[in-house]
Amino acid sequence: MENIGKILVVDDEADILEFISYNLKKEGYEVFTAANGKEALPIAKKIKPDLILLDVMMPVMDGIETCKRIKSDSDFDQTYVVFLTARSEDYSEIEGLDAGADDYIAKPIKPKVLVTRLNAILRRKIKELAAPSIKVKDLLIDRESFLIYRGDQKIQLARKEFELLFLLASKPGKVFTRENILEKVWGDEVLVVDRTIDVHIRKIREKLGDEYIGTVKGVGYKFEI
Amino acid sequence: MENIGKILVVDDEADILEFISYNLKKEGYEVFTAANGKEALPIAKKIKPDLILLDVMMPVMDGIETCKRIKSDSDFDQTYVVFLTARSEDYSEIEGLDAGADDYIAKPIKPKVLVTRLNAILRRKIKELAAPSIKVKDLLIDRESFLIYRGDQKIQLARKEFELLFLLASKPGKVFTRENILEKVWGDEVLVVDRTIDVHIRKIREKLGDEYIGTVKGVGYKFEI
DNA sequence: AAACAGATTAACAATTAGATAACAATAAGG
DNA sequence: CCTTATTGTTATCTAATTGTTAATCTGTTT
Repeated sequence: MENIGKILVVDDEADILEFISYNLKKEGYEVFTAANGKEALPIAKKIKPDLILLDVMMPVMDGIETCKRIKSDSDFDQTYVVFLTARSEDYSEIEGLDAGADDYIAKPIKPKVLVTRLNAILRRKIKELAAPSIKVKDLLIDRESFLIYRGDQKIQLARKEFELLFLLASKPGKVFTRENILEKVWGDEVLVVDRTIDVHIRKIREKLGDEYIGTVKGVGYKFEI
Repeated sequence: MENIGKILVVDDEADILEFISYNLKKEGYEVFTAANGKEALPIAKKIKPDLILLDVMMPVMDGIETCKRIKSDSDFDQTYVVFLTARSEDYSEIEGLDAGADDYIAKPIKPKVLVTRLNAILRRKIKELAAPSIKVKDLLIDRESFLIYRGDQKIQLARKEFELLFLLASKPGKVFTRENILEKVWGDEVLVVDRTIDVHIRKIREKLGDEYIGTVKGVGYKFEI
C-alpha cells in the first residue's frame, strides 16, 4: 500500500479526528491534525499538505472561512480542500464549494467511502503532476495530446489504453501485476475483471506492435526494454 | 521446521490460549500470550510480534479497540492482526476488518486451519519484505523484472523456477531441505510430490548451467557459493 | 559385486494462464 | 435521440507451465 500524500485533518471533535486519522494512516497517508481553522493555517503553511480535510462546523474559525484563506494563498495552489459536512446542512455544501473546496464528504463518515474518495482525488492530482511525456525506445508517449509518436507517425490510443501504456512505460522493465495495474489505472472504486486488462493489452499491441509489451506468465505485464 | 515469526495471542480464556499456543509452538513460532487488550499492548510494544492473534470478545479491552490502537501506532506498521471470532458474531467480522484487521479466523478453531492460515499470512509478509533483487556469483536475480541477468545476457525462467532459484540464492551455501522448499515456494495449501522439486531444479540447471545449484544427497539443495 | 538409497532425466499428462474473437454495455459526440 | 467509439465481459482456443511417473544412473554399504 505504498501511497504518497500528506493530509491535514481539521476537526474540533477529538474522536472524529482520531477515527479519520487512523483510517487514513492505515491507507498509507501521512496524517496531521488540527482542532480548528486558526490552528490549521500555520500547520498547513509548514507541512504543505496535498489535501486538507476540513470540518465545516468548528468554533474559533469555521471551515468556510478557513477554506477561503487557504484558497487565496498561492502557497496552496497545489492543495486540495475537502469539506466534511453533516448531511442536513446542505446549505454549507453550496457555500463550501463556493469558497473553493474541491469536494465534500457527508457525515456520518464511513471509512470505506472516505478512503475511496480521497484516494480518487489524490490519484487525480498525482496524475496531473506526473511527467507529461515519456520517451522509451522509439516512442514518445505524450500526455498533453494523448498521442503516441513513433518517428513522424502519430498513433491514437483510447484513454484507458493510453493510461495503461503510460503506466507500464513509466518504469520500463518492471513487471506490473494485474493487481498493480487495476489499482493504478482503474482505481479502487471500480471493479473490473482481470481479463479486461488482457484485452486492453491486446488492443495496444494491435495498434503499436507486439514488441513493446511483454507478458510474464503468472505475474503480469511489463514494458520491454 | 525452523520457522521465523513471533506471534502474540490474546484471549481471556486460558484454555484456548494454551491450545493455540501449543499448536503454534509446535509449528515453530515463538508464541507470547496476553489475557486482554490492555495487557497485550505493552507486551506487543516490547516484543514487536510479526502477527497478533486477537479474540474479539474480551473483558477489559475488546479486540476491536485493541486492534484500532495497534493499527494507529506506526510501531506496528509491519504487524498483521488476525481476529478470532465466534461464527455467529459475523458482525464483528465486518467491524473487525474495518478496524484494520488483516484477516479473521472463525471459532471453533481447528488447529490445521489455524496453522495453515497463519503460515499463509506470514509467508505473504515475508515475501513483501524480501529484497527485490539478489546478486550472487555472476548472476543478478531481479524480482522487478523477473529476469536473471548474467553479464548482459538476460535469462527468462518460469515463475516457479524463478521463485525456487530466488529462495536458494537468498542464502547462498545454505542447504534447503525439500520440506523447506515446498513450504516456502509452494506453500502448505498445495500438495506436490518431492520429485517435482527435482524436476524444477533440473530445468533451472538446463537454463543456467550446472554450476549454481548443488545437491546434498539425503538433505536437499543449495546455491553453490 | 549385489543391493540399496537417493538423484537425474526423459517422456508424458494435467493444469493453468493468457490470447483472442465476438459480443454487450456504457459513454461520448453530433 | 441516434450513432459511434470506447470500455468491459464472456467463452473458446492455444501454449506454456507445472506436476507425475518410471526408467536410469550414481554412489554407498554390506
